[in-house]
Amino acid sequence: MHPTNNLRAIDLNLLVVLDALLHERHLTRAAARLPMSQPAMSHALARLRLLLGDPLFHRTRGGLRPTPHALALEAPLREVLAQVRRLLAGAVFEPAASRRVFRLAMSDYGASVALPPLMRCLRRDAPGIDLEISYASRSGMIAGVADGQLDLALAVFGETPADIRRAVLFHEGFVCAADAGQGVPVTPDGPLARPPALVAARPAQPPAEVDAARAPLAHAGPAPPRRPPGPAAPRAHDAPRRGPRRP
DNA sequence: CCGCGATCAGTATCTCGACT
DNA sequence: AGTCGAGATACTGATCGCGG
Repeated sequence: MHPTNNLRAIDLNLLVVLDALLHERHLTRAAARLPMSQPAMSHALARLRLLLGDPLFHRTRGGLRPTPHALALEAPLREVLAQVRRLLAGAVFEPAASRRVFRLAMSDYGASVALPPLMRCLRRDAPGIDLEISYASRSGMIAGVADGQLDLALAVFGETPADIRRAVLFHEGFVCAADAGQGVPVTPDGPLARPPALVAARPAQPPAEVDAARAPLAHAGPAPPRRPPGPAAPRAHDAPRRGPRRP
């Protein structure tokens, strides 16, 4: 019987190794990702080659180049590992008894809004659960959630991959403040609606949400009040509505 | 020449059968 | 059921050697 027909004879950790190699395209970085030593990763790759009967990767200057066979395995392997994670996470989860550590990524603003009510809930219903909060770019958050490094990311997201579950926590409002003595009309089509006013802190980056939302106003004058998409959006527990986002 | 994967040698851990 | 020992397996640090 070929080893792939006998799961008992297979070290299923090799699938995690293969996933890391496909993700990093670099043996040393894949080893650091798991974490394990570079020789151990090299041996694991050798066992994978033997098991699958394919070289899987070719050595190049910058790391490892996957073979067509390895590339063909990438998507189904990722789905299988995601199913295993869901299986293990959902099978016996009891908040009151759980001692899990959940890894969350969010901005400091997101933390200030979401964490206080979340911590109250955890203290009341899941006192054994710990949170690891980190900050990452939005692309880093999406990548972290996709590969299992993060359990949850909280941010303002545009498009996300189809295999990532998402939910709207709350909608945010903005307040425009101006010196009343200046006589500047604070309206959507007032001076603040037109360039050169720019909210983005880093103009080289994609436009900030405020700039993106103002863009139609700057060209077409006042717009009707924004409506949230779809059904009534859930709000984060007892999170208060906030003023303007700080830069 | 340099970066990085492969290999070597020694060691630790695991598995399994034999024995009490 | 528990213990022991041999063999298999996987780990590590050090080093080799290939590819660009």
